[in-house]
Amino acid sequence: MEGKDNNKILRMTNQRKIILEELCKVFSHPTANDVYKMVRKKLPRVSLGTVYRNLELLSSCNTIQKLDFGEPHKRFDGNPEPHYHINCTKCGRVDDSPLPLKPGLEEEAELASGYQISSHHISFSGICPDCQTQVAAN
Amino acid sequence: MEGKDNNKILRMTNQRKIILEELCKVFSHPTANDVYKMVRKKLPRVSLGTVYRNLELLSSCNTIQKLDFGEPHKRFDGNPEPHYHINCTKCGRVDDSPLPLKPGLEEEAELASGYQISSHHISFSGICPDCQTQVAAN
DNA sequence: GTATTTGCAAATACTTTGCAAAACC
DNA sequence: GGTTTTGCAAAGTATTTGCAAATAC
Repeated sequence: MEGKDNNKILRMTNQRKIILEELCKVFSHPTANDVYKMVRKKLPRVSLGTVYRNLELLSSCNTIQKLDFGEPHKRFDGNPEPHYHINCTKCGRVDDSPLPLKPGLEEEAELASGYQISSHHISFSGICPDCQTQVAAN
Repeated sequence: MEGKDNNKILRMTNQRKIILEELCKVFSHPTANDVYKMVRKKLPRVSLGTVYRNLELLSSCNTIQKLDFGEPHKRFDGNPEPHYHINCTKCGRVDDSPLPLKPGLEEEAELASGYQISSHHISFSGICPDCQTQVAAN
């Protein structure tokens, strides 16, 4: 369930480097296919399979994060630090939530549940500032 | 993004009733395929497509909840009330979190982000009590 | 030199959909 | 009776995988 194959030596190939660079440049939490399109501008012959394999590998060694918002596709975040997210139900956009982490929640949940908690995540849904002004304009 | 086709009249078919009954009986947050297996014991000729269609329909009118834990398949919860979840990284089991709701978080996030927040969810990951004793036994 | 990584294409896993027949109100 | 729903099978979408050639260290 956590990182696997951590014993395998990771080589820094050009593909892997550019996938990581491109992902870290943006704050839009792109899907694998979005990353593929970004990387193809630098490496036209890269394959979608390579992008998937590298995003998976990089997230399993905690260099990036794999996110899930109930959409059919996963999203990726170049920032490996835990933080919360917020997504717009109108346009689908995903932003970082400016809320600070609530580490106390884990202790509270651990006591109440008997689980040994290792992580938690909070996601908010709502309407983003841009979509709010659009609705007002209609 | 929210319930759709709310104008359509919903008929209470035998299939729909049994799907809902079976889902409400359990607290295991089953996948569509799990529900299919449960329902087939009562209705051997039911189809997987019907199960998917009804789970989708019932969740879009907030009779049940559709959940997502980053696994390749969605899970369903017969309890439509908002509550948090906790999942075991060893055995994959999903439980309700006994933590009370934190409605203050939404206001905090709304002020900080400029989003008009409509909902939030917290999920915890860790090792469940059963798996903890198993690890100790090894 | 040798193990990892790549590109390609085929396979997989889960879910959705088209359609004619059946069921509901 | 007219619309919704079903079972079936086929299609769709996102992702993963097998393999021989290429690459990194």
